[in-house]
Amino acid sequence: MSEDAVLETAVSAYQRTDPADVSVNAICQMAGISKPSLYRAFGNEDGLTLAALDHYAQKVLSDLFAILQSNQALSPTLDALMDFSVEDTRLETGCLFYKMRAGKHRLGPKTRARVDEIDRAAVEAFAAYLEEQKQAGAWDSDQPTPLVARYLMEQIGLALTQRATQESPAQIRAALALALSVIKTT
Amino acid sequence: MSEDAVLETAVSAYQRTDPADVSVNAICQMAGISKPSLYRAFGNEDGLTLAALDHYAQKVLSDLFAILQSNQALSPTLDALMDFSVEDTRLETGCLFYKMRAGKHRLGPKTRARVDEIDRAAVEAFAAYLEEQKQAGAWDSDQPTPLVARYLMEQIGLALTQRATQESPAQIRAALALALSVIKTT
DNA sequence: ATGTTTTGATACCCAGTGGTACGAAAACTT
DNA sequence: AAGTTTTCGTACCACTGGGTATCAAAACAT
Repeated sequence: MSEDAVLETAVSAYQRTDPADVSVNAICQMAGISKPSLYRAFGNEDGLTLAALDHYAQKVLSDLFAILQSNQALSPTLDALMDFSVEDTRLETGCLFYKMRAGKHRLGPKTRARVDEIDRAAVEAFAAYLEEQKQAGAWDSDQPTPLVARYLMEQIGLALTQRATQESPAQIRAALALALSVIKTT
Repeated sequence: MSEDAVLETAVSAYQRTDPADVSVNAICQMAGISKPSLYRAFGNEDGLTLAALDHYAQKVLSDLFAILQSNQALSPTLDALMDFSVEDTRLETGCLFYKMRAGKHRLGPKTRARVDEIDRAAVEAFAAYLEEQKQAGAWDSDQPTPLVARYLMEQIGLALTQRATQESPAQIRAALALALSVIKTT
């Protein structure tokens, strides 16, 4: 059983419910490997959740960052973010990153540190994008850029959290559109 | 040891971290009572969390409903909601209701049902208030009232969740103000 | 083919969970 | 004051959590 296959299983299970609700035992069973094998590969639970988060980040989160780095205009970018948040089938049961962040105190130290790292990187990416639009004259606001960056991140997080509760995509989209409507094109 | 004192202890503990992270054992220890006493009073853990939620609802949540039922104009009402969410010291470590709702799947059936009940009642209260303002001509919107009611509730929930992470009140307030600014007076 | 090293799985350890049996103490009744 | 009933607390149960010791089997090198 390859390490990646185990991570695939772990990510899927973590994401389906919540990382805190999936035991190491359960993952071993689902992945069809023994507990010592898992511990030899990942050290401890913290190592496993960390590896799962990294796996998830480069498989899913990277697509989110790509939207920002493609540097489109404001309005199509917000649309793309909304489409991604509301439609992407990989987020049908919520986002592993936001779930981990919500239950941060339950994570091991290494995973918790990585969550913080990703959080910082994300808000930084949003801020960088917004700053660029501001320079280009495509956006201005009386609000400080970092605040709006955080705001954007939290609103997307809210939408993804709602997806985890099986709320109707239409309603999620409508609420998110309302929230993002405060970020207006000039 | 009176039942109310135990509930006070339980609510405080549940709210300081998260209901799922406080064991019945811990509550007995904190309240200085034995486990059988607690089980005699509340039946099981579900009964305890339910009683704690009810206690909390009539002690804290009622103040939130009162803001809506006082039927002030839109702008002072939104201000009052913001003040309550961001300043009230009883919400320094977040709101028990929103925390329970976030971890709904971990609750017992009775408590979960009550969470849903409160959720329905709250969104209903928001909707009723907004509808009243609409009739009075003090608010109109191209968005359906229920959507805006949900939106309001979720934004307040977001702010309260952020308070639980010890984020700076100033930033929480700024973000919440931004979110609520889409609800404009006519 | 033999000796070595890595991989596998069974079976276990300990702490903590929700929940209870049962005997001791207190409270109330009469 | 005696007897009954209710309360209390110790000590326990079954189970699950993360984590490991041990030993067989397979992979590898020589």
